Amino acid sequence: MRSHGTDGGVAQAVLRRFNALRPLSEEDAAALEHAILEGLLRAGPGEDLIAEGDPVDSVRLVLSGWLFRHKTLEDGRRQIVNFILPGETCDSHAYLLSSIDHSITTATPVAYAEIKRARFEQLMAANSTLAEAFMCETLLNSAIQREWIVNLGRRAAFERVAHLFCEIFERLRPVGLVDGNSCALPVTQTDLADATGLSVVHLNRTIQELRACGLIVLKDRTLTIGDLEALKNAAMYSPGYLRLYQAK
Amino acid sequence: MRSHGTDGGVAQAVLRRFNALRPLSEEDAAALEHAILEGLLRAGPGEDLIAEGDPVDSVRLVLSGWLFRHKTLEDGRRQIVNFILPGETCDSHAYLLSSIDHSITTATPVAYAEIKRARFEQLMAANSTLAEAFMCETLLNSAIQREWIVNLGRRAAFERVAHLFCEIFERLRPVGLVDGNSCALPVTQTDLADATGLSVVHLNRTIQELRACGLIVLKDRTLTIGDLEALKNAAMYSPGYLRLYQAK
DNA sequence: CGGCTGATTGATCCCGGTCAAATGAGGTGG
DNA sequence: CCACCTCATTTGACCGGGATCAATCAGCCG
Repeated sequence: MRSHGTDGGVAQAVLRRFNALRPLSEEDAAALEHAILEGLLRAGPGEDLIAEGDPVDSVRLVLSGWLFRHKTLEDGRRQIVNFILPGETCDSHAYLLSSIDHSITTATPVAYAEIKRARFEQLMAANSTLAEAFMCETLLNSAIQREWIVNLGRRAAFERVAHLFCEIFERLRPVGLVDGNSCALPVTQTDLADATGLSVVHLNRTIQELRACGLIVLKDRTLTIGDLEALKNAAMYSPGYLRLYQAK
Repeated sequence: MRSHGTDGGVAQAVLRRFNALRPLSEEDAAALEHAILEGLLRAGPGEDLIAEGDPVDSVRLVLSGWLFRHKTLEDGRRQIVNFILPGETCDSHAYLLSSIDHSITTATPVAYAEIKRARFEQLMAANSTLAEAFMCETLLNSAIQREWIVNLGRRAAFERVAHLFCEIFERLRPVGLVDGNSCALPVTQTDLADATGLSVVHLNRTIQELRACGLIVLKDRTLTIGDLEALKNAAMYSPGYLRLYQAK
């Protein structure tokens, strides 16, 4: 098992992320990793892990790959409500509700760990640091959603797309998935449009505008941000909402 | 103390709401009410209970009155990110993060109870039903935020405002604040505009359109919905997201 | 009565949607 | 290896929903 090395093995992204939320002791990390290794699973791209209205009876941790939460109106209009990136959690605690209000679909091949409700509750009861970390995960997700509301409600297309890119970059950084000034962006422009509330056509034009301004390079599913500060300025990005755990 | 009657006294709205989230035993309700009565406070309209970046060290329960969560961009554009209605909670668990990512401001005079972190944690540890109910409160808030993302990203102005009114109505109902087909709507059109991502001018015109269609009456801070089903149809309202607790 | 805040109306403009088609880039089977 | 299909990206033309700017009107309060 590679996990005995220093890199955290398959659970690396999750461990890094949780460590950022709450410093984990050796035992905390071991307990988490153990639970993860019990429930390893994989999914191909474009698979629904769960759909609106389904009951929830487990918690899933994403080890690698991208997913997104989305809701669709009767007439087919779709809104992506968040991306789920490596190290992040699908619906911690969500089993407390009778069913889920949105669907979760993979954008890429995904490796994840499924922890059944009973096992999860046992883990939380036995390890309060992990319990707090999962709670922070939920709260941070909520903070991100609030920022998306601001993004959709009050930012123009150019700022909006710029903001999304800043956020993704900053969310990938702590799990070690930023390489210099580049990161993966393994989703289609249709997905980006549905995440930013724009039409595909206008999203495409906005991206070209960002390119023309020299703010980004987007090619082969890789996003390169030459000057992150400049992009953040263009986006009216205020960093607070993702750094909620850092000062504590 | 009126709370010994059947109406729940000042804590009535909170008790009703929590009972809807998780059926509370006599002891659960008594414990909650006791904690509430220890920390009764009041605020006038237009007061900030907490501002973006502030540390959080308590949980607040709204006994009466309306508040809203909001974020403001550098250049003054403001987005209301959610309303907080009687019976609801400001930031349960939020003390786990180092600071808050948004501001909370009263729209009306508000009566609320402040429970300090230590007291709150003690209450949670001693009463698992209440702990679950608070967790549900957080999850439900998150579900509402997701629906707002859909609202802002994919619904046109008319649907968007209609949807907000449906949601408010359905959120006020379980706490007993709906009277026939009317409820209070004690916020300005500027606030509604900032909640729906519209300009005040266009929000005003949209409301007039809703009036012209006979879908709503809005007068003297009172919203009357003649035909809720019709309004929901106009809004493409899908009820799932607020009913997450009912089937369980 | 004057000042203030909130609701309403009018006129004009433009951001971003829609429709339609072209171009590219894999992927697959013959 | 090429014809063909599919899916993603890109471009062009046009239109309309909603923003913006600027008044006006209506309560309310001191």
